[in-house]
Amino acid sequence: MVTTTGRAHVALRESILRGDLAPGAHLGEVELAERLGVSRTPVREALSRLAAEGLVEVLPHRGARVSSFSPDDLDGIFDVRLALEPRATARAALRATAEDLDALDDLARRMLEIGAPGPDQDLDAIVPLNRDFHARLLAVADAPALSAALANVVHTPIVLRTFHAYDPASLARSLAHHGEMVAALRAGDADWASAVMRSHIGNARAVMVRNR
Amino acid sequence: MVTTTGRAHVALRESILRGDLAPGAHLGEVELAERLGVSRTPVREALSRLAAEGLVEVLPHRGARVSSFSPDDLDGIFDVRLALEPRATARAALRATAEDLDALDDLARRMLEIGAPGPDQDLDAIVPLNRDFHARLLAVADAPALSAALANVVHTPIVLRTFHAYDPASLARSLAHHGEMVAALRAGDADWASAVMRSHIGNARAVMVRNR
DNA sequence: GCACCCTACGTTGCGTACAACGCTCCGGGA
DNA sequence: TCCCGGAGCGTTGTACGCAACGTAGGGTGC
Repeated sequence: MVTTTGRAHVALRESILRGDLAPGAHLGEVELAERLGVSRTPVREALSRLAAEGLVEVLPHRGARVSSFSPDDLDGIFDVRLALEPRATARAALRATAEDLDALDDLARRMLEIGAPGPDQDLDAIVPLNRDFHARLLAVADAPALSAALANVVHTPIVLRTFHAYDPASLARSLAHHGEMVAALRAGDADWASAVMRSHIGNARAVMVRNR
Repeated sequence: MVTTTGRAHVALRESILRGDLAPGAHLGEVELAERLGVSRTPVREALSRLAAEGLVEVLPHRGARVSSFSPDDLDGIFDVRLALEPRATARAALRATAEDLDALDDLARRMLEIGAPGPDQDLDAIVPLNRDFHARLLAVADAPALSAALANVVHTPIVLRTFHAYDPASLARSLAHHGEMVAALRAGDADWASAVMRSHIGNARAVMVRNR
């Protein structure tokens, strides 16, 4: 049986990631409990976990609210990504199995399809695919400490809702990077792979910074 | 007023850091609650937070236990430190105030004193000083995301109880590094500072790996 | 003799009630 | 008119009780 706390946790996280709960919004325990149909106890536990992930901040006796990030915060997050993700990608290049490569290839291809300019473009649908891609890459790297360090900082939400912010050229670059990364992994070239990841993050940072 | 949960949190963390609660030890909620003189509720909250920090692991319906780390885990942790701490040190070199430098200098000097071979050597007393030194360095770097990423992974505990594992030469090097780091910061030389930090971590890694 | 099931116990998960804290609004004084 | 103090309200923090899950032990059937 999956615990009620666990369900509350993922439900709240999804709400935040989706943007239903805006940054800075106050999170009343009773309100959330009623909305989820549970008591306050699992809600408190879930908020606790989300606080650990950095998605919400709790102030003693004053409740919780969705975290918001200043431009400086964002810049710092990109610094951490830049320090860790290329390293993970390099490791992944040495460890990826054929199955891993196919899965990543599939994700990259689908993102390219639905991200292409035209009537079928669906920027929102890219979000989960992109998340899966980076998550899978981390899993392949098989570096738990590194994944943990990233997970607690690189709150996908911020990155996630910004595909709308990409101009066409940046978006095309970003989607192309995924494909190139798979190629580098397939070649087992750690240097190439990590360089592509650095480009990928640099491109994203430019988009984020420009928009603030 | 500081909350009961907060006190339970720090009390348990200290117990783990001090080694009173050995890695792998099962943590019963009622037992902890009785020992701390509180109810199970704040204990559960505290365990939740400790789990987020990576100090304990909770298994649904099966309770919590103190995390233990395999040699591979340790290696991964050093990888993360190597990716992040030199970067933080470089930033610190550009931002340290005279006050910061004096504080760090003082810490480095005291560690050197009590770490010197002889009757006054006190390896246990180095631990908190070392923790303060690295914490202060992170604070000076003023990179919240970077600090958060490290905090959630580099559970000082592991590093902390290992000064006894240092052979004399490695210990001397480690203590000298602190002083050299201060010198590099004072010179405002980011490259130098980060290089010393890389050496510092490499030295520590060698000690840890050799002892396993 | 071995494997499986079933029962009983101890634990954790959740709900609810009460206590304590913080905020807001109102009133009094300077 | 502005500032300070206090009471009321809504919130969060903690305790406790019950229910559900996991585990270990003994018993039964093959």
